[in-house]
Amino acid sequence: MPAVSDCIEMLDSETKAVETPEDHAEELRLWLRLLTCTTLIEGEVRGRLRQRFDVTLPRFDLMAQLDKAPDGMTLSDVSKRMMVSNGNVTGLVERLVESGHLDRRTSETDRRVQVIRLTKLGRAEFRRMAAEHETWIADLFGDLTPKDVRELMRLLAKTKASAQKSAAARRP
Amino acid sequence: MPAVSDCIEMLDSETKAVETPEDHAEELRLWLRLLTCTTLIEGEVRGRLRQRFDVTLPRFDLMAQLDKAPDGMTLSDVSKRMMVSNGNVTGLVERLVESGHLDRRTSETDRRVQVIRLTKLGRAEFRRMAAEHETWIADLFGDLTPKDVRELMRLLAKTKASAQKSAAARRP
DNA sequence: GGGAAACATTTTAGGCTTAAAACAATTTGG
DNA sequence: CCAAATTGTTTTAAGCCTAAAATGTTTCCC
Repeated sequence: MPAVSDCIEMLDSETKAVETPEDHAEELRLWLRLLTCTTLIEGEVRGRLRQRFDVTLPRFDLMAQLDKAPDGMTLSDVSKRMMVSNGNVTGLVERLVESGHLDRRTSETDRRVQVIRLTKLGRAEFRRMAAEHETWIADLFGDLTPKDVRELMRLLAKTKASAQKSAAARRP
Repeated sequence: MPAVSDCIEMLDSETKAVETPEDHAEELRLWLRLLTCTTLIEGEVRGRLRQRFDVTLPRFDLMAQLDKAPDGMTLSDVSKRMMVSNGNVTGLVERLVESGHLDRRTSETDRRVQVIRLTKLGRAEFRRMAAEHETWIADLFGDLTPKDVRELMRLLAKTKASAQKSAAARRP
């Protein structure tokens, strides 16, 4: 685990002992701020979805994935895209099939695989919600200039790449 | 709710009808990217905390709040700081008192209020975890330059303010 | 062909989370 | 003073979420 050793200043050949551990307070603050922003916005969106459409955020997110895939997706695909566990998806899908928003069938070519799609009802309801959802997001980010948005996109892309690299280094 | 009407171009007095709805795809993409970054890092931290210290992320977060408050905090304070529901904190505290990490007592001046503190054990364990946690964060954000970090801090501060304003406008 | 490995999903056990209702204590404004 | 509003916490019901084990299916490869 290289992170721990990186945390100590290099030895200065013969003369000097170990330096004080490096200060990572800035990164820590950045992480907390990132988390705050996400939690804030997520909570707001969750509340509006519930009040306005009586739907939960995870259900909305799952339908959003399926809306982009007219031919359906496998549960694994959904799980990877949503970055949640497999078992989580199983439960979500169960409830959405129950409520008539999703259609689920076993793949004809591979009987391990379950393919899910939005039903007509599911798609219609999702589109209705998504249109309003988009205005909420626009409003929540409303004080950012187009330049701010571009710059944030760039820096978050870099952040994502950095985190993925660091995460991958731990699981080879 | 001003967001919905803002989504439509203003009427051009007599001559023109309603324009096409504004395109907020950029903000939507930004939101998804923000969410991806947070989920990615959060999942990584959660897994490392569990593997390395057999502790859950919410427990770590709660202890982190208390570590900054030597005189303890009320449950409400914790709830606000962590941006989670009151009932959630009740349960978390229950388990952490049970495991000996937290001390909880009723305020002497206001019998509604519960004040919680880290125990000696709780503080010691938290400090040990926090030191390592900081290196994980530094590693996850490792590819960002100091300038990137500053710039992200600035833009996320702006984002937070924007979202808070938008959220406040909905609940007066 | 057939056993081992890989894969997709479900199940299990436990914990987290929320919104809303209920309860208890304090503060406020007539 | 005292009823009403407010505040702090807990309870409730339902759903979300994870990690790990279990199950069923397919692929690999000898």
